[in-house]
Amino acid sequence: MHDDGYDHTTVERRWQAAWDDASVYRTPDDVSDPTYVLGMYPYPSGEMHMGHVRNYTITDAYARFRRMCGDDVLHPMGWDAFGLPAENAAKERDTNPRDWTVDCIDRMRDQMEAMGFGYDWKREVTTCRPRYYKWNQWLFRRFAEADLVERRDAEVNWCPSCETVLADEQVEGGESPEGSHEGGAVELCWRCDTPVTERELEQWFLKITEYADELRGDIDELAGWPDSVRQMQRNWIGRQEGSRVPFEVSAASGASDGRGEGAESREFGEVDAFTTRLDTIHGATFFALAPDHPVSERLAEENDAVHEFVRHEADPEGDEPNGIETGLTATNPVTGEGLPVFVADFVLSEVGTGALYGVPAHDDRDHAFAEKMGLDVEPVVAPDADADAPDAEETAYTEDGVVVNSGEYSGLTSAEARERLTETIDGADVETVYRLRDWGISRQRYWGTPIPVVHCDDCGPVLVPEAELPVELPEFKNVTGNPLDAAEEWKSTTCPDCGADAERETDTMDTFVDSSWYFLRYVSPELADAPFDVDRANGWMPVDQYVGGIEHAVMHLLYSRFFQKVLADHEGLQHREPFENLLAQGMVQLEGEKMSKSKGNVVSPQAIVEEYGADTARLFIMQAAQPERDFDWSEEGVRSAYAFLTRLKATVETFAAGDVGADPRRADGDVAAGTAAYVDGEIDAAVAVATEEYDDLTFNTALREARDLVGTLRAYREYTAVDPAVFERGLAVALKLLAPVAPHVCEELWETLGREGFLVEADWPDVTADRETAERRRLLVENTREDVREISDVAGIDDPERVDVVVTPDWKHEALRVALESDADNLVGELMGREDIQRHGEAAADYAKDLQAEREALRKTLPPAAEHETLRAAAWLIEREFDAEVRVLRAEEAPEDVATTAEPGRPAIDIQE
RNA sequence: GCGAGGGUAGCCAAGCCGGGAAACGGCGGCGGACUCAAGAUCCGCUCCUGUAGAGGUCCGAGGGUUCAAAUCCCUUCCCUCGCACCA
Repeated sequence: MHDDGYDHTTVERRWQAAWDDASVYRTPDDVSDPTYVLGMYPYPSGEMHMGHVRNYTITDAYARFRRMCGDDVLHPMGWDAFGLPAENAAKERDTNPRDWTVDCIDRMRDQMEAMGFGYDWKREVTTCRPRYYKWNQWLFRRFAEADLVERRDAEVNWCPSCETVLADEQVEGGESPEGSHEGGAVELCWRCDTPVTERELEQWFLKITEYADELRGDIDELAGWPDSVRQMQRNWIGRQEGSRVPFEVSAASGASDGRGEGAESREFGEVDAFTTRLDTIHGATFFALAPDHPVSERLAEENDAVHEFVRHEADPEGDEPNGIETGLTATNPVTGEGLPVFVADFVLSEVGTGALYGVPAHDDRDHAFAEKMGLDVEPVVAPDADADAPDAEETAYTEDGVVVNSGEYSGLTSAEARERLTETIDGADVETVYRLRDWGISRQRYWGTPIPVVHCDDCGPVLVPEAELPVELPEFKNVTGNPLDAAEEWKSTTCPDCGADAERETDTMDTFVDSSWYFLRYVSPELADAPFDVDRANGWMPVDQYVGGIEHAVMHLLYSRFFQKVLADHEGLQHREPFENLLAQGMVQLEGEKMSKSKGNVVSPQAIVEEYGADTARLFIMQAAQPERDFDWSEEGVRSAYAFLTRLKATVETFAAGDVGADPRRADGDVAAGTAAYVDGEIDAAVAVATEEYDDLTFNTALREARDLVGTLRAYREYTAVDPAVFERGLAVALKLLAPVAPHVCEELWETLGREGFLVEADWPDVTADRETAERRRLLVENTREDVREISDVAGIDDPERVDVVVTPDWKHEALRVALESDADNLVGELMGREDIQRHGEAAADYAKDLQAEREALRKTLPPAAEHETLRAAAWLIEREFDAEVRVLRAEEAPEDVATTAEPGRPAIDIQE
């Protein structure tokens, strides 16, 4: 416990146990459509860090808020429990990944419970348990049945010394020597520093590209997602609309430069190029192939120079466009012209078709290449119909325009030309290409879901039958390479099809497979015959509010969307998007820097909880900034939050002990009643504002409101003997507004107040106030107080005897109302035409002129009665501050010369020394 | 280069969508109350000028729209993030 604080540890333990006993976070299976609030489940490292605390405080606070609002809430938690770190830890510690992971999970669950996160632990999901990963395997089968699984060669990082595949994260070094254009980066195995090589292995893929179009298109519908994430997904999917155009490639017409080795077949047939600028095809002056294009590879086999280039010179990472002429010719399908064919490293096999035609006049990169190779530049697009073809010798003209020097197409706009050319060219067609690749899920690791496949010499790869799932992991063996490969007994099996001896697939699945559907498993975590209960999922999904780090903006969120769509198509899910609203929470930093172990600037949540308690940690984190913004951890801020909770506790306890703060001097009924009215209004205002802010997840502003309310209550009590009913209501409301964020201490104080039942299950206070009116009242009070201060300051009144606040006469309010509604040119005339105004003579004329002058800036104010009432109720604030008698007078009760300066929203003030 | 999000008083941070108050709140600093004192708590002040609520300047910079701009539009600079030899 902290000095000067409260015994947070006792309070927090006590209520955690009480809530647990009462199962307050349990979501029964029979609710129809709970509000589904979800934080991205963590990798169980064993230690919760501040990022977790922030993430899960956000979901917890929102879940608690919705629950108090009367919603059924689903707020589960689970563990992304497979993955490399466990395997490495097990190797280092000579244990096994399972025991290590289970231990970490237990530690982290304890830490979460200590934070007071309210989860339905009966729905806990742990991906490394067979009862979970069985469904990964089952889904793999279903994907295969839907023709969404493919096995093909893929390049992987390979360490020849460890004889294993390395994940990208396990490849280190990577610093390419400056100035080097060959060889690329030096990549080393993280374990043994052996240079990593690339190797082609047969890998399993999920065909996410089948859904590229829908994944891309539906981003527009994700209105509840941040733009940044949507944009990142768009970039990742990377749609390009263009045309595919076939070029005849051959070693025709003596174009060979003699480098060719032999005279074998020189026909390469049609090679498709992809372009988004078909309008520039008349300006094509070369044709280029990616180094790993099939044609390039064929050439490399027979041509030493090409071989040399492909194997050693090509540097796709470098800035320089490098290439080598092949001696081949590609025939421009429009002009019949022969173009020299290059193999060039700036052509990427994964973009388009891995082949392109170059138009130096209209593409910067082609221009650079042409310059280097001494190729022609032929401009064929002019900026507009009247312009000449641009001079593209120096720089390419890359805008659309009007096509020139293009035969029958000349004169068309770029867009028209593209359309016409696509129609006309034989074999050409519109095509949309995506950057998105199929998802390779094979991992040569132990600690993952075994891919449910058996390799049979006769039948090839065969899916393990559904009845034999799960394929469980064998005991862990601490070996070099993949432990599954070493598990001979496990590996050897029989073919499900023909019964012959066969071997199990030893690859496991990418852990992103696990996380692509875990949110569905929470719906029916125990279900034994399906991954999820479809009917219930249709009621409960989509996740209403998903919260997690921006680092998952692409992979996890994209894979999850993909799974959801596949399951919608094949398993009867109704919703095609899993996450309705997404919040990408910001980072908790220290002095502007990301907390990290290597920097040694990590603030441990456990230490904070110990010193200040979970409530303080949660309150500080939530009030520091909007949830999506980064913010700095601040010891000062933590102390301030702690001091606030301590004050709150003292305030409630004093009141509950029967001390209502009697001050005989001010206990007279009138002041007390007015003050109570003020406090009453502030309570309702706080509810109105905070509710709206909680709804918007802007906890920081909601909490400000709650803190202000507590401040008001304390000032009230300090000033006078409080109206117990009003004061208690204020405390109860403050506790409710704070309960989602600081649940333990609020629950404790709820009990101190003698309330029945749990605060966690209490009803959220009704919104009775109109926020706009409440804010207008606050403005009036604040402005009036400021005016009093300013007058006494400027006039040098140190110790005022009496302050008169004179409320504006009704007729001025009426005049303002008329002015706001009037569209007459002569406002003065209109106002003075009204008898009830005009009879106030000169004062009326003056005010009318003022209104006319400021006409455009006039704003609605509180009605006269409300103004008077508000000021009377707030009079105590002035009295308290200036220690002077305060009278709130109606205009007719005050001297004429004072009252006349009053205006709606701005009472006259007279200070007597 | 393309895209997204930011730049608000000493610091952090509201306000910007739906234009109208030198611009909420917190921290730090200053003054005061309470106290023997410190801490805690409470009341103010914290852009400049001003002996009755005023005037001036101000929200990265520069333009514009408007009776009126931190807020809308354009240009520009800086920061953060994502994508990028993408055909």
